[in-house]
Amino acid sequence: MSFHSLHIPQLQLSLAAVLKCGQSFRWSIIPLRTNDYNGPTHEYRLCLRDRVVCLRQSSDTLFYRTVYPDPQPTSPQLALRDAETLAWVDDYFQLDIDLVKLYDQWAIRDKVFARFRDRFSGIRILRQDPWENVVSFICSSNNNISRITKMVQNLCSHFSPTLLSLPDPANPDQSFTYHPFPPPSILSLADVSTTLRTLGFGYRAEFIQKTAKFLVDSHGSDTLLDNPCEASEQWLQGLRSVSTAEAREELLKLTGVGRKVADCVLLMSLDKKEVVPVDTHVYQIAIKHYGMKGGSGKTTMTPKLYDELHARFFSVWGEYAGWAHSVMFTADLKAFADYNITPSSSPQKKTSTPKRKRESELKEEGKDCLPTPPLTPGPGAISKAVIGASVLALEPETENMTLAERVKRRRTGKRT
DNA sequence: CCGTTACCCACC
DNA sequence: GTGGGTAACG
Repeated sequence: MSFHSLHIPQLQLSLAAVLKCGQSFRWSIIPLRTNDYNGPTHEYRLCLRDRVVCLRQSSDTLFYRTVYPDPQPTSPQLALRDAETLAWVDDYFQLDIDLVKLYDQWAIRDKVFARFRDRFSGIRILRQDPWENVVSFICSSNNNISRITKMVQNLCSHFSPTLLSLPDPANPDQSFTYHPFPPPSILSLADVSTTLRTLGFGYRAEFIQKTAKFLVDSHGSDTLLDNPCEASEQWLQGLRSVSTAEAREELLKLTGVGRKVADCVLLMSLDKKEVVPVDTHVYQIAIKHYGMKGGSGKTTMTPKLYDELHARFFSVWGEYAGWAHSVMFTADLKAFADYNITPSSSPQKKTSTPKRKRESELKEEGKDCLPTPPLTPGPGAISKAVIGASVLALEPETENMTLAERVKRRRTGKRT
């Protein structure tokens, strides 16, 4: 029932920043009542297929615990399942990537970036589930973070059974209900689009249902005994091991998935770390700071312009351009202080944030990034598992079993 | 290949 | 009217 702890500096991972900057829309962010100024101020929860993961963070420690649905695991099972959660945390937050080292590289190459590194540290790309990622970002078109969050929560609570309930840590009288993300077979059913319409999905309702049906029809919905993922979900995961161009081509076949949404998925769940999703907002950053010609008036995002912007950012940031982009993107996302994402059952705390109100953190100052520097060796030089190593070193003895498993998982993992 | 426009909804 | 976009048209 208690939390395990991992030694992870906030410079490597900032939960507060990462979990609400528009990558994942499903985390519950719950304020804690605390007097400890150095301790965690919030609890973050995510419902997985078979468990709920709860996280807290202090300046140098990540705390985690797992809650299981009712047939509680027996004591021997428990150690195993908790080890799975640790492996999941390691994978989801990509803790083998040394973010500080990446920041160093970007700051050397890009003076614009250098000005933000201190105020926006710990922002990294999550390694999300591809299916959830596709659906979430179909929802993102013409939309803002707070509404996307509500839509995704509604989707889960209406199409997925309750896995378990958990009390509010600050207010034990109240409790939250958790639902896993619904699989493709469920969302592929014909009447789903109608229901989604009622739930306020607008024209995205048909996109989601069609995409689910397309995936189920073309790649199946059966599950293997040792893998609860449906066949089409596994197929999506398989795109991790093909080229960026090939994976993108497949994603673009899905209704409601255009270039921008495809690139978000490539970056955030398919391991394509160099991909920079370009939206009108990123375009503005490019004009303001990276010497892109700003089409006077309204310029539409043509495929050609998209490619030019993508190339520009890649030339500035290199191999991990997509990761760097998320830092700059977050820096410019001022709607940052006042979101309160709560579980589906709780009343939405309505602290609407004027979305348009980007604090132009990114002030002018032209292009003081290096003039198209040659591609650096990049973070490839990063010593693998730097963070992971320290994590393991500080794990309690009882978790020693995990070491072998994690190492093995990393070796067999299909990250390119 | 490039440029328009409609589309759901929330916000200004 | 506008928009962290896409599909369908000319």
